[in-house]
Amino acid sequence: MRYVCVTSAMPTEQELIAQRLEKRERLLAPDSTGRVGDPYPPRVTRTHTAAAAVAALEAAPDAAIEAGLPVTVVGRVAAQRIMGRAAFLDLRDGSGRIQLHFRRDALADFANLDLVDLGDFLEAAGTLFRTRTGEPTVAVTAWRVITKAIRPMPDAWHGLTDVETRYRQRYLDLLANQRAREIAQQRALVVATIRGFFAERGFMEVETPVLQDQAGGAAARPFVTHHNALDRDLFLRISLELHLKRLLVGGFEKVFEIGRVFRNEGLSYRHNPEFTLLESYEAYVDYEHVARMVEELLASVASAVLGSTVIAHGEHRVSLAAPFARTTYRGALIEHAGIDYTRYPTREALAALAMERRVAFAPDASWATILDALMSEFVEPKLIQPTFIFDYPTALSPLAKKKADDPDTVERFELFVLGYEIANAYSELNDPVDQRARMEEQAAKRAAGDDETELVDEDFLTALEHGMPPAGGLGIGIDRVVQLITGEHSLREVILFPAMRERAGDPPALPPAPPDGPPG
RNA sequence: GGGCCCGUAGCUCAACUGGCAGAGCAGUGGGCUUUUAACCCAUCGGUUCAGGGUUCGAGUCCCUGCGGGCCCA
Repeated sequence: MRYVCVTSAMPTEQELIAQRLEKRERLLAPDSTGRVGDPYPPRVTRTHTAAAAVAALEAAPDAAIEAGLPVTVVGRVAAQRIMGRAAFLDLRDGSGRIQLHFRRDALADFANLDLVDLGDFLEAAGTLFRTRTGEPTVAVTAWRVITKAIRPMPDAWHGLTDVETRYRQRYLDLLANQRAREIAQQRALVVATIRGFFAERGFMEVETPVLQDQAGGAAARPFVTHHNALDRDLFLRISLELHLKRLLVGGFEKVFEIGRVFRNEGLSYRHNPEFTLLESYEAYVDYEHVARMVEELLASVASAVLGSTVIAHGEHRVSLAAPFARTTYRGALIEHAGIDYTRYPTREALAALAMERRVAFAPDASWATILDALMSEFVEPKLIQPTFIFDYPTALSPLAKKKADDPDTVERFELFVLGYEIANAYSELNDPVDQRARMEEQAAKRAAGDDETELVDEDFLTALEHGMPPAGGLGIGIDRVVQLITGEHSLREVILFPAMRERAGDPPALPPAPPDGPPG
């Protein structure tokens, strides 16, 4: 006997597993008629989903039901109500639920129901009828186990509420909680709608490298990895920007990418080290054009997913109907904090102001970083309804084009909703001389200790030197949009498998396999 | 990075001011042929997150660590 033979009841988790393993063995053994059941068959039969079976019963005239409507359904056992000579099981599949009715006088293998546990998958053939209480039911004439589960399921009634288990074992969350399934489906719909939106406007979807010689396009620390054959360190991308712009140089006029980027920062309900970024670039338009597109995009996503452009978020009702409110970076700081940053042009002056206003910043923070801290403190939390902030300081935006009449300001906007940054867009900088100067300025800051700056990317500069058309570019954090659309407070709720700290896993259910494995 | 809170059976939760670790579901055995959170009887199940300390006695109090949540930065 390979497993502990369990004759007495000993339901610790290990013992519940041992009981189920024993049932698996018994299913594998020849039955009284000499047949051998395989609890993991390679092929199954299904004529109806649960929902289709219910629909078929509802659509059928009484005479047809009387004559017998044959169906074969498959799914997972969600509930068992076993009486002496009859049993009701609820079977759940991707479409819904259907009830199965087993009768001892109709089934030679009725006793094998003893080998079925909650969570097992069954195939059941029979005819449709309604019970006294009107429940659509399959009167089972033949059935078998098609997957034996050897670990117990979460409580069918109370479900699974432990947040940590919900994140670490999301499959259990999805099984137990309707809301978890809804969020995943809404996320899929958000992404599909965005793809459709860009496709409809003639954008081409592309894929650019995740592994890069140097990670640029954003202010963030990258992950480092190693290429063995080249014996060289590579970086995981932190944005999509610099490669998508190369495609504009190459002649494509409208491109976008939806891809995972990686930023080496902490874990929290607002940050996941990998997240999904959308970036789009369109030649021959400016950031004003992009702003109008963003309005249309968010409104169409909300309409597609929710059927409305109004979203309930706690006490707030957010309207994503265009047009969104507009202000400027300088104007917003003046309005919400009474600070005109142009009057604090040096790091020392701005640092003094920040200290006076009790805004924290790192000792080695640059002028731009301190300004950003003031913005985060005084302005961003107030931007509940969608609000565009236009015209950022050049020092904060090394990849954006300067305003013609003001070299200290760039043609850039960010969109804020519920205090969160949702979108970031520029009239893209395409002057290779200016771009080189701005990257060198960033590199100098890095040399001074700031490790969240752009690098001088010679390969990218070479591309720009060949000529990139004037263009409007956009970045949108997809996870944030999903959060906004679903009304979820935590990023971890909208990411199926959020990053978690290491923790000891479940002990294995089985001992290690013996050395005589299956033939290769 | 800082503050607060949480960690008890497979799941959901109790356990007063420090005094024998409990219940429901799931499991096991029995009864029950239209139930549906099926029901009835019986029964099994614990490294109370880990380690240390205080105490006659710790799930409970103290310290450290691990993991998670919330708030702040």
